[in-house]
Amino acid sequence: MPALARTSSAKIVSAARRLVERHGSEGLSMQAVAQAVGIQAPSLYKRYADRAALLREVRLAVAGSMERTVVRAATTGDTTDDLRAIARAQRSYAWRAPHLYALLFAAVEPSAALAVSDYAAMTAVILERMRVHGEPRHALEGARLLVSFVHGFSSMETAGAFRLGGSTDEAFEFGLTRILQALQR
Amino acid sequence: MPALARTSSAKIVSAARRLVERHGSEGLSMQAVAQAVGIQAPSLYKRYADRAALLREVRLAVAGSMERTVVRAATTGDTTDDLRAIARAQRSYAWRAPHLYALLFAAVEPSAALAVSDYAAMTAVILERMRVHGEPRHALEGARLLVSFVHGFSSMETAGAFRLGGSTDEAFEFGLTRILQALQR
DNA sequence: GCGGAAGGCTATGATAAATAGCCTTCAAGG
DNA sequence: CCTTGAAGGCTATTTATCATAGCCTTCCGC
Repeated sequence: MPALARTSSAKIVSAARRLVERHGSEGLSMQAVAQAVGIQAPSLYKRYADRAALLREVRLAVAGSMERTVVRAATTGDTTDDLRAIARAQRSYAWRAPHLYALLFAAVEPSAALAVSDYAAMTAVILERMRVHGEPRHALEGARLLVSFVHGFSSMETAGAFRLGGSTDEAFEFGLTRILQALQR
Repeated sequence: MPALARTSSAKIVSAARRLVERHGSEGLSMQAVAQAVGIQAPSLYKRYADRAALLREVRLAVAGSMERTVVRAATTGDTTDDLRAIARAQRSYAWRAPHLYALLFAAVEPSAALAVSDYAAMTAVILERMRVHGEPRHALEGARLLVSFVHGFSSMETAGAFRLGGSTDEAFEFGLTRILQALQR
C-alpha cells in the first residue's frame, strides 16, 4: 500500500450499503459515503469509476450476504425442508432489508446485472435439492418456478402490493406448499 | 381552463413515460419532459409537486395500460385458459417495456405504492377466474401464488437473471402449468 | 369590464456527479 | 541513501438537475 490509506474499500462499501439500506438506492450519494468514511467525495473516484460502479459493489455485497443466509438455511437434513427453509430465508431477508433486496434484480441493463458467479453457491444448492426433490430432468425449470415465486412474492410484499387482506404469511406458506407438492416426483 | 395551456397533463405524462421507457426511471428529468412538450421545466411544478409526483403519474398510467392489456387477454371463454392468457400477457408486457414494468412494484416506500384501486379490474378478473378454477376458499392465496410467480419470473427475466441456459419460454410454461394444476379443484 | 386562478416565463439557489491538477506517503531498487 | 512511481488524498471547478421565487398573461364568470 503506497500511501496513507485513510480508509478501505471494505469500509466504503459497507458505508454505502448502510446508506442504501436506510434511504434506498437514491440515497447513495458520493458525498454521504465519503463523509461516512472520513474522506472527501472526489477521492472515491480513485477506487470507483462512478456512482454506478460503487452501487454495483453494494449489489455484489448484498448478493453475497443473501447467498450466505440462504445457503446456511439449507441444512435441515431433509431435501424438501431445505427448499422450504431457503424460500423462507430469502423472504425473510427481503423483509429485513427491503431496499437492499430491491437492488438485487432491479437492473434492466444487462451491463448492471449480476453474473451467475455472483451467487453460484445459492444456485447450486437450490438446483441440487431440486434434483432430489423433483424430477431431475426438470430441476432447472422447477428451480425457476420456486425462485420466481419467492422473489415475486417478496418484492410485491415489500412494495406493499398485497392489500386485499388475508395473512401474507399464510399466502406464502400456501404457495410454497403447493409448488413443492406440484414439483414432487 | 383559465390560461393559454400550451400543453396538457396527458401529453406531459405521455412524454415522461416515453423517457422512462427508453432510459429507465433515472432518465426522467424535468428538463427533458418539459422540452418534449415544449414548455420550460419550472412550469411543470404548476402541475406536479415534484419529480416523484410526476413519476407517480407515470406509474399510474403504466398500471392502467398493463391492466387493460391483461383484462383484454382474459376473454378466451375458458377459465383456465384465461388465467394462462393473463399470465402470458403480463410477462409479454414486461418484456415489451421492461423499464416501465420495473416501475410497477419498485416502490418500497408505502407512500409511493400503487393503491388497490389503481388496478382493481385486474385484481377482480384474476380473483374471479381463480374462484372458478380452484377452491374458492383459497382464491386469494391462489391468486397471490400465480401473480407472484408471473411477476417474479418476469422481473428476474428482464433483469437478466436466468443465465444457466435452457429455454425461458419453456420454463415459464412449465411453471404456469404446474401452478394451475396445483390449484385446480 | 374586471378579478382571480391556471399556467407560463426568467432568474436564482442548492446539491450532486464528475474531472483536473496537485500533493503526500511509502515501497523498492539502484 | 536517494530517487522514482503509484496509490490515495485534497481543493477547485464544471455541469446537470431539482426546486423555489416572483412576475406576467390569458380567459372564465360575475
